Amino acid sequence: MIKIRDLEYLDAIDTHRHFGRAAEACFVSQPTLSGQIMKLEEHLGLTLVERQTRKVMLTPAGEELVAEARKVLRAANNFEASAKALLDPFSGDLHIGLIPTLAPYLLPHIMKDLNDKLPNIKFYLHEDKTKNLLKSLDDGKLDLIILPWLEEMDKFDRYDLFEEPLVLATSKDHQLSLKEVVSLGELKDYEVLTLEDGHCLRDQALGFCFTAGAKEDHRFQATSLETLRYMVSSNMGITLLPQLATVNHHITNTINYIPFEDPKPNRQISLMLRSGYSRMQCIRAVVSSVKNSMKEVI
Amino acid sequence: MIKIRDLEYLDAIDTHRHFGRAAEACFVSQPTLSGQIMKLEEHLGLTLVERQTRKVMLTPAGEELVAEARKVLRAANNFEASAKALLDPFSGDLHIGLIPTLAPYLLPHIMKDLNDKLPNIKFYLHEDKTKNLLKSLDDGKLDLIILPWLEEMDKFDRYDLFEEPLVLATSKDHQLSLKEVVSLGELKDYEVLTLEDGHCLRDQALGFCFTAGAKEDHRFQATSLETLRYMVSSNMGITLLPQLATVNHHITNTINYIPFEDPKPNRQISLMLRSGYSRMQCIRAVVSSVKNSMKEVI
DNA sequence: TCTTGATCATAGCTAAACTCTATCAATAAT
DNA sequence: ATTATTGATAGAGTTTAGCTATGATCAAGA
Repeated sequence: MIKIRDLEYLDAIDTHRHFGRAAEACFVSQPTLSGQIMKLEEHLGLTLVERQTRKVMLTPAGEELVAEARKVLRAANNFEASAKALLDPFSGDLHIGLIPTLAPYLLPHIMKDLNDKLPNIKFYLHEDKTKNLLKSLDDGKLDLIILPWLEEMDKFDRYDLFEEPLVLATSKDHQLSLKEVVSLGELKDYEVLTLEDGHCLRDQALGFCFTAGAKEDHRFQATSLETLRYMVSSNMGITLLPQLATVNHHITNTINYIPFEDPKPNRQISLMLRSGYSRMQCIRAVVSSVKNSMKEVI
Repeated sequence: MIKIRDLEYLDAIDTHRHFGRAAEACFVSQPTLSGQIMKLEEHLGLTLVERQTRKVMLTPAGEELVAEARKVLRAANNFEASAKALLDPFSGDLHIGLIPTLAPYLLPHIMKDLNDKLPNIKFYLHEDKTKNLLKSLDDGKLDLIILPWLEEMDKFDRYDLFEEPLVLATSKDHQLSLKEVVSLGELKDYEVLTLEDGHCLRDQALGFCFTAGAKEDHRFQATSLETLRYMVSSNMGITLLPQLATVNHHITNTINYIPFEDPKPNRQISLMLRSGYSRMQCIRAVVSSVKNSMKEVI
């Protein structure tokens, strides 16, 4: 039977493409790792690693098997994590994924209480786009993700945290900037600045805009919310921003944030995890802490 | 780091609830298994096994961990199976799940060609109800399942094999028995014999009957298709049978099988597997063999 | 109550496997 | 041609899984 250690060696070889560094990463000597990899290859009857003098890489068979190997390693990590969680349900590591249009504005509100309520949990934060987060959650790199919920995520378990309204952002000089509130319908015939492709906020904002009869401003696409905000403050156009991104920011005096009338455009921020995830006690504590932190904010 | 062997021991302890027999199943001596389990418990800092003098069982922590352990073992098996498949894609074991209303009537048509085309594959056949098959497929006990496709299975990959019409089965003495073909509408106001709960054929047949205005005969529920057939032959009622179950059977002279006019009631027989399953070459060969075998039959 | 049998734990030993250090061989870079 | 890099090889040491033999415990039955 295969040994888990060998799979770690294979993983490391693929990661580092270098026997010496792979060995170092596994805290063993290079001959040890070389030997075990060779033994593994012999056991399987396959060549997994292509050794050129200055270049190491996996064969196609190796590529395929390292993917399987990582599944085993992940399952083994889950085993040990579950064991730890049984010793103390409120300890261990928690890898949290968040999208870029949420993370920097949400985290300041929730991390303090999380650290207070779960002092023995070590939180690792990963920022990425929705698609990648879902993939990472699915194959076990992440324990949970926090993002705007969409229909297609129904294969995962869902815990709603809060609803975040979108607000209209205009420069102080814009003709809409004097209004106290605005309705979606008033955006008709305006052009709206957007984020670049791949941000789910882009798709959601565009959805609301199209319904309202507004169009996308095709001249620019912003790479981040902060760029987008800067473009608005420079009077290059208007846009929809999530409300959390409008709290306590640093260019208040050149931008107006105008709330929408009902029905407000908003996004449902939810915590998603794999169904069958084992550390539910911990998750419940996270959900309750985040909800608690956010009810004062939004 | 955990060793796979230890997880096998834990699995065996849970399966056999007896150190001696578990050890035997793992082909090691009882002290070896005892020792390794103790070492595992010490490593994790948890008691996994409750040892009473005449009874061995897992603690709640053990129960939880053995579930995780089995995931690791399954991943490890997949690793080795993938490696084997790389050596020869058309060799190894293939665990196939089928439902009871299909297996005995389908297998005689497809197994010969499968064995001819894939002589180095060892086929294991598992007969169970749809719900259990899906569970087993999901957690890796089965490589593929063959069953009537239903909407809710869309999380798995699907390969359609053939459509199987349902036919009306009546005794020779029944008033419908003289017809060459029959329409669903003609079943209106008849009562139809059914299989017991849990068979998907029951739900499908009832669906067609209700649409047609027919009712369920509540006096009996058959435990198998053969019982059902026997009840029909004894003139206790009529029923819908899948067409494959009417080919070459042994009570022909007391039952009439009457095909339906279009639109025929039928079931879509499909092969389902986990998305991302690694042995696709082999699967494609299976699909092609089965389709080939069945195009002459149905 | 005593005996018996079943069952898991312990002790001590063996053999295999993993790992280490030291060194070699091959080759790319200068 | 020389040097540096890098993976493979050799040989020794240490760890550990595994075995057999035996002990300890306790339920069942006489």
